[in-house]
Amino acid sequence: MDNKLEMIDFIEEGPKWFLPNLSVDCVIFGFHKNQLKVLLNRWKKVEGWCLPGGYVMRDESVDESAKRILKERTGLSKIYLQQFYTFGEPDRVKSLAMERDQFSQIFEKEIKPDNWMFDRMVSVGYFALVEYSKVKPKPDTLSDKCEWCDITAVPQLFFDHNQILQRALKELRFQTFHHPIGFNLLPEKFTLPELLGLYETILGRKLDRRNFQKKILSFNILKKLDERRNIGPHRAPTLYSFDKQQYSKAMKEGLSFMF
Amino acid sequence: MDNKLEMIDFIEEGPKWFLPNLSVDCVIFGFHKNQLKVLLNRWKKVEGWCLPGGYVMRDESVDESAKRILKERTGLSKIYLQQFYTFGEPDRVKSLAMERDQFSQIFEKEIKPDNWMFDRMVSVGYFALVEYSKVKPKPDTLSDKCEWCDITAVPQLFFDHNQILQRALKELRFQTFHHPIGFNLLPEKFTLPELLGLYETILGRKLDRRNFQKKILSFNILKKLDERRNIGPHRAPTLYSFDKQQYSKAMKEGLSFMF
DNA sequence: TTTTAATTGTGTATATAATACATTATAGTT
DNA sequence: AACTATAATGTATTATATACACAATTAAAA
Repeated sequence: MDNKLEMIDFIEEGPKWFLPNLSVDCVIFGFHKNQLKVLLNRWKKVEGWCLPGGYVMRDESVDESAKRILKERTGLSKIYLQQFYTFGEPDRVKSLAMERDQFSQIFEKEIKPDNWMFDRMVSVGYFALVEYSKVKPKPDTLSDKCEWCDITAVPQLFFDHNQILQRALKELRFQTFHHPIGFNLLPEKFTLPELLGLYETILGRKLDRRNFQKKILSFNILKKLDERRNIGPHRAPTLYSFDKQQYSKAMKEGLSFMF
Repeated sequence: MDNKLEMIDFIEEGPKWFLPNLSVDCVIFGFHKNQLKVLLNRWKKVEGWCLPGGYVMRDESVDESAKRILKERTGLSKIYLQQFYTFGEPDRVKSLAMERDQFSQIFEKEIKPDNWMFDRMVSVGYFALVEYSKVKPKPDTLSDKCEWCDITAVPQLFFDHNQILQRALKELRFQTFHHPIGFNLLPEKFTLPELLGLYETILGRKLDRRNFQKKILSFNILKKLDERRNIGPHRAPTLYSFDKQQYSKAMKEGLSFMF
């Protein structure tokens, strides 16, 4: 879909390559300056925001579609990715039909009302946890922007994407209780106060700094480094990284995480 | 699909009414004689077992499809039903293609290899918890049997249905830790030893009878009745039922259940 | 009628984990 | 060297989980 010709093929013959009526939407979380972020796409012309998504190719698994979409938007592979829910209300893309004219604008070609793109879509939702600094957001061919958006300042999105986001957020919070997945949002080296901030942001409440430290260290999934981070006129916090071995062990066992 | 004519229409024109490439599979759990059960369908002629499933009608939500399938197999509505995973491997119904001849047998009509039924299927998995005694299993038009099967004696199933079942079981166990969903498997009146047996079966390990009782009662979701169950030459256990109000409150809050 | 065996119902003592809060250590500034 | 802000560690208290003991109850057997 890199040139216009391929785009026209896509419009006319999409279901030849993709499964019709099925899509994948990705909620890509990042963490920066103590704020939780989501990656959003902005469509050309109509200038509306939505979650990165796409179709499932006929020879790839739904998981692989999500990975592909994620790679296209972020440039990253091998990241924490998890299916969380499938959205199957028949009217969930009602607004898509309403935007039909605008679609024709975006594609610079008239798209007939009975085109497969305006048919009903069931969408499989995935959420991903990525290291903010490693991501170079890339818009897709239909979008002019792909940007991080603070979770507290998400605008109205197309279709049911606000609901999908809310559900992903709920899932993220829930899983944070049981698995140490939050680490995927941090860089390789981080301080305990930073980790605390992450957990407080995800869970939406304050935690006791001292008890947090005690507990997180008791899981033995952190390696204390011989480095510190200078953060101003006071004691410099120690840097930590995972013990990947212990970490994956903890993931499997799902230690009695957490608060 | 009650007569042959409609079945032929179904074969030739299925996607007119259903979404192609998408199906729903239901793992219906029951509990009887201290054993966890699943409801299985047996196909005519080929005599192989599989999970009850079906297609998604164009005007119904995926949730509604699951409800409809459940109602058709069990006669029940208003039961505990939950989507748990979507299975999207491209080869997950490979064996279906292999059974093509047998399919033609079942339908008593030749089905061409390029028929939509042999195309790739992405399936949304649901699990349901039902009261065993209330269910009158009904086979569908393709099946000659619909029966309860002990979870420890499940035969090899068609497609990836064994995997789907395993995943549902895992999900049931996990959720049992956090929500009192297990009650949906019991009749309206039950004894604490029966409830204990249910939890032990689901979790796959022994629990301390006395501590279990203390904890379960501490949640205040049970009503002690003025009745007992006679079960032999020893003390008769008291019957309990839910406090539905407290129960639904507990479900929302997801009290720090459990073991 | 008494005994017996099996199972329910309740209690308590101990171990483990969660929480609250106090104190000391340290980097940089004044 | 004193000051300030935050990191790091420790302890006392409370709550929860676990282990285990014993009395109560039922119906069948003696």
